[in-house]
Amino acid sequence: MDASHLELKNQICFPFYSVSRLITKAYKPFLSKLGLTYPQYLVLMVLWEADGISVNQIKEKLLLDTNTLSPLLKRIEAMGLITRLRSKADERSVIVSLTEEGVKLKTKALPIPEKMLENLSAEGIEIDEIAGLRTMLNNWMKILSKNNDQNENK
Amino acid sequence: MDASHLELKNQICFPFYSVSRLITKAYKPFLSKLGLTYPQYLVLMVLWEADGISVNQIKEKLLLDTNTLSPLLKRIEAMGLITRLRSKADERSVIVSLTEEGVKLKTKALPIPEKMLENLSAEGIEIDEIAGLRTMLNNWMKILSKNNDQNENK
DNA sequence: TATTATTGTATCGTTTACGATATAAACGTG
DNA sequence: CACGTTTATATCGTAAACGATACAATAATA
Repeated sequence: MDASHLELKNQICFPFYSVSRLITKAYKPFLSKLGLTYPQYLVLMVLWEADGISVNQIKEKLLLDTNTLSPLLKRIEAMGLITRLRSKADERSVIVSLTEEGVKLKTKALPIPEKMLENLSAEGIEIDEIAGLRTMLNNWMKILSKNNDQNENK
Repeated sequence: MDASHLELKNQICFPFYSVSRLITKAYKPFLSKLGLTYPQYLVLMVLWEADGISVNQIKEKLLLDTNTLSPLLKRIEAMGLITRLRSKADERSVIVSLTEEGVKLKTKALPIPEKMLENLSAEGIEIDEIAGLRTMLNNWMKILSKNNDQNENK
C-alpha cells in the first residue's frame, strides 16, 4: 500500500473542504451587510425562486436535513424575513413563506453573484474555468446525492 | 440586474458547499470504523506526514484557525492519539506529536483513499476528472488562501 | 375499520467553524 | 533595559451539520 495516497496534496476531499470554506468566507463581506450567514442566504435564494414551499422541498433543494433546517428556519423567522405555518392540506407539512421584508431583501442581494465573479476573476481565476466547474460539480452533486438517498432509505 | 444569477443552479458556491458535505459523508463509514471524524482525520494525515510539528504549522497546512484547532486537538489528545507539549525553544509554541497508538492508526487508514476512489468511480465519476479537478482545486486553494492571509494581516 | 408503516418536523447532544477577545512569551526599538 | 508590538495559543459565544430519537399526521394494509 502506497503511503503517498495519505498525503494531503493527493486527497480529493481536502481541496473541496478548503475551497468550500474559502468561498463561503469570500461571501462574508457581502452577506454581513444584509445580516445573513451563508446557509441563511441559501434558504432565501430558494424562497426567492419558489416562495411558499414546504420544509421538505427546501430540504431537497439544499440537500440539508430537517435537523439542520428547523433551527436555521427558526432563526430566519426570528429576523422577520419568513413565516412558518402548518399546511392545512397536510398538517405534517410546514409551509415557509417570505415576509414583505424577506421579499425586499432580494433587491439588495441581486448584485452579489456578479460581484463574487468579479472578485474571483480579479484574483486570477478564469471565468471559463468557473463555468466548466459548475457543470462538473452539479453532475457530482446529482451522483453523490442519489447515493445519499439510498443510504437514507435503508 | 438579471435575477437568474440568484438561482441556485447558477451559483458556484452552492455546488462546492454541497459536494464538500457529500464527500465528507462518503468518508464516514470508513472513518467511523477508526473512531474519527473528518477534521480529526485531516489532522492525523498531517501528522503522519510530518510528526512533531507546532499547532501553527498544522494551522497553515489545513487553513484552519487556532480557535478551531485547539479544541479539535484536545479531543484527539483525549483519545490518546497525540500529545501536546510546550516547545522549550519557544514557550509560546505547542508541539503536537503522535503517540504509539496514533502511529499505529496509520496502517488502518492506508486503504481509505483508494477505497474512496473506487467508490467514486463505481458511482460513475471518471478517475481522470478527479485528477483534473484536484489540480484545479489546489490552484484555487492557493489563490483564495493568499487573499485570506491579506485579510488577516490588516 | 383497527393496526401498522411511513412521512414531515422537531429536539437533543456532540463536533465543527469562526469572530472577538484574552494572555503569556518573544521581539524590536529607542 | 524598559516598553510597545507581534506571535502562538486558548477561551467564549453563536451558528451550522448531523446522528439518534421522538411524535403527530397521513397512508397502507390486513
